[in-house]
Amino acid sequence: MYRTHHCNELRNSDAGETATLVGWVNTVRDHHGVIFIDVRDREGVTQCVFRSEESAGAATTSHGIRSEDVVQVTGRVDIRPEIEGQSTVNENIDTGEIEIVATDLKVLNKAKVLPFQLDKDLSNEDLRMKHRYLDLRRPRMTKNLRLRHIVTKAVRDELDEQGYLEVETPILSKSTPEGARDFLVPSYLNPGKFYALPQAPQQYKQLLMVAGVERYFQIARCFRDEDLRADRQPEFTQVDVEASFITEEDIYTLVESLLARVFKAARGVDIPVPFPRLSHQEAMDKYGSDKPERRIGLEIVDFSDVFAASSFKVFSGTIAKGGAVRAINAKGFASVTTGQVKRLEEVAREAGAGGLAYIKIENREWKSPIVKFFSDEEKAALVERLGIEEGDLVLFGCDGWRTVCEVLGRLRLEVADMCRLYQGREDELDFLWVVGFPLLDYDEEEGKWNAVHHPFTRPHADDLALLDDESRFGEIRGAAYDVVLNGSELGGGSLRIHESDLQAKMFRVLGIDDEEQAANFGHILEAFQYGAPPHGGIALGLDRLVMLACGESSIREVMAFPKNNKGTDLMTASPAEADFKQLRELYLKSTAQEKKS
RNA sequence: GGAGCGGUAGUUCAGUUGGUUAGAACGCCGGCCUGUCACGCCGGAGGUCGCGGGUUCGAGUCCCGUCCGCUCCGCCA
Repeated sequence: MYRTHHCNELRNSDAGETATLVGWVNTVRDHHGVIFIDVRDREGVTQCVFRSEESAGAATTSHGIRSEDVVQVTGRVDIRPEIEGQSTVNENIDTGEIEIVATDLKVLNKAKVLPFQLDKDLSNEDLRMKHRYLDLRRPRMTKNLRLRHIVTKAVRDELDEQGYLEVETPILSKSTPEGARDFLVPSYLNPGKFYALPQAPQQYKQLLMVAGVERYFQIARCFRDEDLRADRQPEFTQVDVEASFITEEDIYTLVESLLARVFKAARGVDIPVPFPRLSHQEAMDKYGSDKPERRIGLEIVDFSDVFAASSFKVFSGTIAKGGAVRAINAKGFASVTTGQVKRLEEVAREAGAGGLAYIKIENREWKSPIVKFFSDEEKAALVERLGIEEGDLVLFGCDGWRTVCEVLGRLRLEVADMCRLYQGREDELDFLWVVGFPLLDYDEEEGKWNAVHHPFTRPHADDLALLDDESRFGEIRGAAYDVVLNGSELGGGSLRIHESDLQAKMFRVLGIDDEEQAANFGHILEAFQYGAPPHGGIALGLDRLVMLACGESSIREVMAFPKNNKGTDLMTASPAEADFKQLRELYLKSTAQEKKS
């Protein structure tokens, strides 16, 4: 037996007992004659004291003992003494009232000097990733891994209690013709052919509904060979859920209780349910985003009616062409610097704007090159709708509806950043549903309609007839919904098509002809002919969920072994060139196959 | 594919208008210390200033290129 207790277990009531601890040397404090060694395991830290008179068999000098050595300490549990009237209790650690008076010390394994200190912040990502196994020893990382476990367990418990069955679907699966780039895996047994790693278990889970599983979930690893971001990794985990005979309302309720349970378990907070709902239209109109960050205010206000006949031709001209003029009021931000204005203009241009019109309200004066074109009525409308006061900064968007939304949507986030509007609100949790997404989206470049969500999304029941009229495709709403937390998409789902003929019709709308349908989706179209139940579901990004629960700003901080910006693992140096023998074997097998045929 | 920020001791960072021998803290090594807990005190070692080129009497500092890390845009049905 290695140990009798872990390092966060012993308390006053254990005084007098003999205990053995194992762990890593956290710190050594050698006072010549009395030595303190803090032993750390994943649960915590316990102070072990070596006194010359009692610990002769253990250690009389700290020579040869170094931080991160793996040790086993045996001794008597003592309540910490008073020394010359001074308490020696350490209130910073849970075991601070006791100590082990050591009688035996075994070094189970030595440690070299670490490449970095575990008790200091480390910004060298390269070094962290090369020695991730050491990085993970740091308390912050240990806490994050534990919190991830707690979140995952809460998810499993909740779904289990609600009758959901955890089913595994294949990792070696088939390439999805649309969507993100797939990772390909060659098959030796099938020369010249490739598996693809799944981007999501979408088709499998729908087939499980046809199989009569009724309620399925999976903590599913998904893969996409695309560029990375702070919240995007080539492999990531989704809480994948699908159920038969279920309505949108059922799914909202399920996800709300799931998230409530997760945040109760992870952070001990009660989040208010049900979540508010916003239509996609409303989200775009007010926040310029389909994943609105609402904590910062700065709502977008429409002025298209006000400026329709304005003598400022840039505004009235755009409105005449069917565009929109909208604005946000950055309260108290007239103090914006030239550099910040430049930055805001850049953000606006990146989002598609031709430029950025703004008004500074300073010294009771409206400072802006465009104000001279405004009538008194137009100014009055601005004051009234935006609540303009001394010291404010008004930013305009003027373009087609979609561009205006996107421009102002980006600007409000940038302004919030500049004004530190998040400060003191980091702990607020603003959950909401965005519902009623459009089903289809016209791709100008390719000249065809694309699925906003995916081709299996069910059109809104009232809009089914519009599928026969291409001129109205853009009006069709999907029975789709996203759950959003603090401006970040936590997950999305939809009711699905379960009728073979409707699914085939949808494929045709998306420009997938009969031949391609048969080749890539034949199994699904056939399955739907054998009694497919109505069904729907959702997928939640587990990494993002854990990230937000941990208060981290990158999902890398909540994954044990993440990839870097370039998608490589610096520790194992993967991906790597394939061994020549492996490649040769695949090549020979596939050329042999070709010769036969 | 594009843009921005960064790269100086093992680590975190400082380094002035280009100017003597590139500094601090922590860590490391040696010594002292019987109640510390970020122990303390004394001493010491440790640098291809990411790499290559250029400008200059002289480059950590300026210019060009390149590599690496991070962030964002494109991309991610």
